[in-house]
Amino acid sequence: MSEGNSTAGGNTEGRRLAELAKRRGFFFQSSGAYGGVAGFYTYGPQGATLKTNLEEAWRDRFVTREGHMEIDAPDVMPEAVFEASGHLDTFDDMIVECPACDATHRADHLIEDATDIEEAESMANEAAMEVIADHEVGCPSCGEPLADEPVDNFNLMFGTNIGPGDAAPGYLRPETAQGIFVEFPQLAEYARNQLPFGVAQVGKAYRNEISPRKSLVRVREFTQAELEHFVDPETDEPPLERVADVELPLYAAAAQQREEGTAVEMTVQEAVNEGVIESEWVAFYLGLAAGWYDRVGVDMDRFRYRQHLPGELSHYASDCWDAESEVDGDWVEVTGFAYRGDYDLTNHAAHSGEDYDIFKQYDEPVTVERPTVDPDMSELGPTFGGEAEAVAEALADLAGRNPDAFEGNTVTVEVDGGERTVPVEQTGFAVEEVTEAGERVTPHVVEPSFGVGRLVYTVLAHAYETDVVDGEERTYLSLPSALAPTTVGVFPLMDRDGLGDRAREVATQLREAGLAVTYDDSGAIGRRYRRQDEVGTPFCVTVDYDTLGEGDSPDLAGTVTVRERDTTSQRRVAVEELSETLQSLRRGDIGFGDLG
RNA sequence: GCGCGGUUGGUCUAGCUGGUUAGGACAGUGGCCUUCCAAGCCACUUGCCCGGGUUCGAAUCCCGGACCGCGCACCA
Repeated sequence: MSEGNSTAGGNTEGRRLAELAKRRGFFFQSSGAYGGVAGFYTYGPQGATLKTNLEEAWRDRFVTREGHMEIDAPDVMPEAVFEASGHLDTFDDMIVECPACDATHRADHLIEDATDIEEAESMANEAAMEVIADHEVGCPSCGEPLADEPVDNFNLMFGTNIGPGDAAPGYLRPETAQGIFVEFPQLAEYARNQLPFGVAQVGKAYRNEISPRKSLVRVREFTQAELEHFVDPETDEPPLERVADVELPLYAAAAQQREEGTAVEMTVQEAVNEGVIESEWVAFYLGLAAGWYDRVGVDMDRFRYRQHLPGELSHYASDCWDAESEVDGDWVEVTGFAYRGDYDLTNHAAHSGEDYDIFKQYDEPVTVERPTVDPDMSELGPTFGGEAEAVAEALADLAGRNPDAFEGNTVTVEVDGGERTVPVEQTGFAVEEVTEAGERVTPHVVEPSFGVGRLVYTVLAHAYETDVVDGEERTYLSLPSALAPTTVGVFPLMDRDGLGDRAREVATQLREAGLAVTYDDSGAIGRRYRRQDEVGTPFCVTVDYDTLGEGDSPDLAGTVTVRERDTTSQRRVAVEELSETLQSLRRGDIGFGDLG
């Protein structure tokens, strides 16, 4: 395992996959002519189509069939967006370098370990340096004192400038989600202000990872397919009955802390009933997604849902589960399911000053008694001077929380840590009857966030099969028909006697019908089958002498051989029914065994 | 980012105690042959990661860089 090699993936599975991926055009490191760039991959002809097909399958399941909307926001967004989202702070690591051994460490982590300070990340760099010096913090690797070593910032976001000069800093988005949150006011309008509604986006995200690793698993530019499902936290409930009986392999936080290595199978309903999954919305999506993973070719025996440990949770999430697939003995996070609450919308509202909530109209207007204040500022002004405004606000706040406080002759509020007492008659306190047509609700958001590249990697790894056909070892990709880059290979048995011309006609006919077709007349027929096996083409069609009516079986005129990838078994199908039959096979409407 | 190991046609690899026309396998192209699973024959295309240095001479030794793998760190 420690032996080096020139291709990605250290273990057997990863190596063989990387080798096949490069040789057959699924994916390879980009800019290879210039030495390559770490963390950037190009999807070749097969891989780009596979990825597109996977995205299309995602769209079909999580957008179209759920009735959600899809948008396409820019990759570059201004700094203010990431100030609001928290990425400017939390994506920004405080690092300090050891003068002796050159190892880099998180300064905030060192401080938290050495002192009682809990949120060291929010410290200024200079303050962090002082703490390190005062507490004589040493390098965890070699023990060298780190006093006087500069504390620097490393931001995982790629920065750029919008327009000339550096007056308008922008960043490549580190997640596609913000493009949805930022545009929420517009999107709510398109949803006619009716909760719940979902907004999806498939697009690129960028993270300047310190150390990209493991092929497509950790890269600096990657595709996310994200759904932000906005719900009313008070009234909206997921349609749990649709997925109640779906079995989920759940690896809960408690089991991880007990160091039990395996997930436990239980249904969505059981997981909710037993409180294993806290959020019913998250539970719904775990159930919905489980069937989808299976359909796109994830080996469900090498799959689990793992709950985040308490210390692992993101700054915004209350409960989070990852879908993980096993490749080469490692678990790869392919999707994060998070209940983000109203964190994002609230922050964008606060930073932008725009409305990020929804007015929910009642069926019937309701009349409520509402305590109000109307302070007499001509009295409060002279009494409290510059604090008068703050006192007035505190009174309004108190009236809403505790109207009983206004029952005496005076009322006391706290301003700037000091108590201020005001005669009630100066507060203008009253209880008014107000008719309300509805209320404002800040939606909560449920977020399934899929890593498309990691799914492509998983699906390829799980589809990789070998067997023996006629004494020869064979490699094939057992990709689902709907995902395979090519649906059908068309061959003449040999390229002579008009077989090639007839085969080319068949290929054209299938292409016209909308199928992805590869035509191949090079080398022996077996070789051509193997070529298609290696890129996962589910079906091959061969034109032979019988097709032309020149073979031993005149009744087979006008028919071709259709051969199935995984079993290598063959059936005869009439040319005029061929495109229809292959379409049905691709959709899964019929199985290969259903053919005559 | 640190440490260790590595990088040879499209792919996998031999060579790496300095002097080879850099070898093989697979793949690919053209041709012959071939009536359904990588057959055979002929011919051909394609390579020492990049930049310095040492040397009469470097794929081979030294230095720097890029990239890959593993470990550590990192992974809101």
